[in-house]
Amino acid sequence: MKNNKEIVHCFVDYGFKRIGGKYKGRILWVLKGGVLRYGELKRAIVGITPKMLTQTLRELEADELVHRKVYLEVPPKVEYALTTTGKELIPFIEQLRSWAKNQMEQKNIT
Amino acid sequence: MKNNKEIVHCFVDYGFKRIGGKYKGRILWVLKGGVLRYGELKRAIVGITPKMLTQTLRELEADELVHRKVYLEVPPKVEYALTTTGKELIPFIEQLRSWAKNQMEQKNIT
DNA sequence: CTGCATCCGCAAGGATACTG
DNA sequence: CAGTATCCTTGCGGATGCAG
Repeated sequence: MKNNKEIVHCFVDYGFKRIGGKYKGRILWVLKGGVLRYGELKRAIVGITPKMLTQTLRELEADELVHRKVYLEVPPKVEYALTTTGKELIPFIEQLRSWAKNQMEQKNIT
Repeated sequence: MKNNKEIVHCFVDYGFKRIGGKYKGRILWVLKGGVLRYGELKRAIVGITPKMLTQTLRELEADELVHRKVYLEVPPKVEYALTTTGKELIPFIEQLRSWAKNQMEQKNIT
């Protein structure tokens, strides 16, 4: 358990801290499609390293945005899914995505 | 002009990059109330240093989310305001803020 | 398959002093 | 008032290897 020395200045600050970081948004976004296994997530989030994937998932889990379900099998199997709280964030991300889409098209970015 | 080596993996990625960073969200949020001068912003964003304020404002300006208006007077006067594009993000931040508010109240965070 | 351990570089951010 | 300039610290994130 690391020290939670986070200083939140306002609600907006708190909110951004939950979905900030390099991959949190993308992970939540792909999980919107339903339950995914670790390997599936890794393939979905292009460019992420196992370390960052695990680390980010743990943070999301600590914030209760995703749920982690472990199957005691061989080979191991772990599934990740959005929690109720996590699902509440999807509409926002969708909105941001739509905004970004427009911006990129206007600026002719591939 | 710094090198734009940003690699965007998807729309969500792009969107988060516009509003990521430590202060972008908070600055956009306080600017929602209307035009503000540099010093007013500095007082509104508790804890920010002049360096970070200027730097972040420049980035928001480059992304055309805020507009910078300079008055050639003595003493100097500079006003910052949301652009049309910037205003489009406000609903998103507003919802995120509301979500964060609920979360914090549930978890009894001061 | 699903991770954890370790080392490391770099860029984001902070502190302080100074300027037109 | 509205920034610059400079230096310094932190920790995010990358790379690689190992483990149950």
